[in-house]
Amino acid sequence: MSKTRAKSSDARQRIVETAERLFYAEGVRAVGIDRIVAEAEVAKMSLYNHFSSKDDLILAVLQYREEKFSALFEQWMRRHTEAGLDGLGAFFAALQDWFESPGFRGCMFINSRVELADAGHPASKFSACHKARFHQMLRTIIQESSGIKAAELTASAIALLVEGAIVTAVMEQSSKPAEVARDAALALIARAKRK
Amino acid sequence: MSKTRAKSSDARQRIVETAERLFYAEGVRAVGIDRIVAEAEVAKMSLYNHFSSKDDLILAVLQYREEKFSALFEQWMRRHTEAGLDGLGAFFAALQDWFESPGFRGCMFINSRVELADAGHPASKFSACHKARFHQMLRTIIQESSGIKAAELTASAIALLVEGAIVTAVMEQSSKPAEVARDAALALIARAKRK
DNA sequence: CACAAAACAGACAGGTCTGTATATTTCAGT
DNA sequence: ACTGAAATATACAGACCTGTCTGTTTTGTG
Repeated sequence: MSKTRAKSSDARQRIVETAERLFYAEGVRAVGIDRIVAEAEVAKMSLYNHFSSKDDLILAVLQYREEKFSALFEQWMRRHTEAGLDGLGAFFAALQDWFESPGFRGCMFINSRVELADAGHPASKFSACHKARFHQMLRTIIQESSGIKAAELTASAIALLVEGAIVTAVMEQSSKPAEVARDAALALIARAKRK
Repeated sequence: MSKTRAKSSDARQRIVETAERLFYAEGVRAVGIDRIVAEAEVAKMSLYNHFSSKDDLILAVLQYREEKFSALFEQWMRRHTEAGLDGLGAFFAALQDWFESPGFRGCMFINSRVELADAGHPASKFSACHKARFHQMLRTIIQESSGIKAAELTASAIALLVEGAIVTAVMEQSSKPAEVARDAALALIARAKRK
């Protein structure tokens, strides 16, 4: 039953990748199905065979984005770690890499959440979960990097710095917020340590 | 020549207020002209007599929003100042009031910037300017409240905390980020003072 | 009252949107 | 070579979008 797979979903993958590119660059509402179909060079029916609706595709794109982005971010971080930076230093250096990457337009999960408006939309719920996972990762880095045990409050504050840096980087079209956030984060950790 | 004014622009005001409400609640792309016209109870031609296009209306709405929101925020702050809080304390208390206000859906300027995608759109440029003005106001509060002269870097960091709190309040549907941001801001100021 | 500016009502054009229907072609495994 | 699933091309329905056009009615002012 599961034999007839073959190359299968070659089209599906092209759809997801194309949609991710267009959705990120122009927004989920601004990009229509026809455009995705044309640029992915697939038939419209292939899209609707794999996804029940555009909303369903948006969700699939965000899931794909989370995997792809996590891998990319870890790769950036690893490079800085190998260059001698500690965990948190590598994190903020990677953040700056992201801000300076071509076509940077902020966080796709925030953007989708804003565009969809509806908090109950599956993509909105997934975005909220992604943020929780992202903050968990950040907290782990802070703990390992600073040695602080009860770093929860400090980690929450640093998470705000990071989210603010992302948004401000978009508004000001600058990567400077990454440095400002890093310095403030170090100050907060130094203060937490003294206690 | 300027006599024939009368009540005039009674319709214009209704259009702007209705558009602001709908744009904020559902997004500038999600709300169509027909909807605004219907809910404002004006003729479509009245809208196009006052505004050359939807983009033009969006810009006018953001200008109106800035005035209205500034007044509302100052009012919130004043109440907390009168209750004994200092400038920065009142600011963060007002921020929390905002997060808890019915229909809160984040910062309209960020949201519009995200939805429009185009950094060159007049509304995007205006939003960037609004942020600059907002941060200037925040810096003044910090300087007066802390007595720090060269508070630029600290103010930038606190601005990131505030922007992050706004976004996170939307994502988590919670007003807690206001408190986290306030505590971190106080820590950053305390550190700046020690230097 | 008379006049002119404004707001009104509503149809319309031309485009885009999501999603469906139909019929043909490719292709892997038996 | 046969079969069946997948991908294809294309037309279509019905809704919505922005913006225009044409008149009619209201309204304030001389």
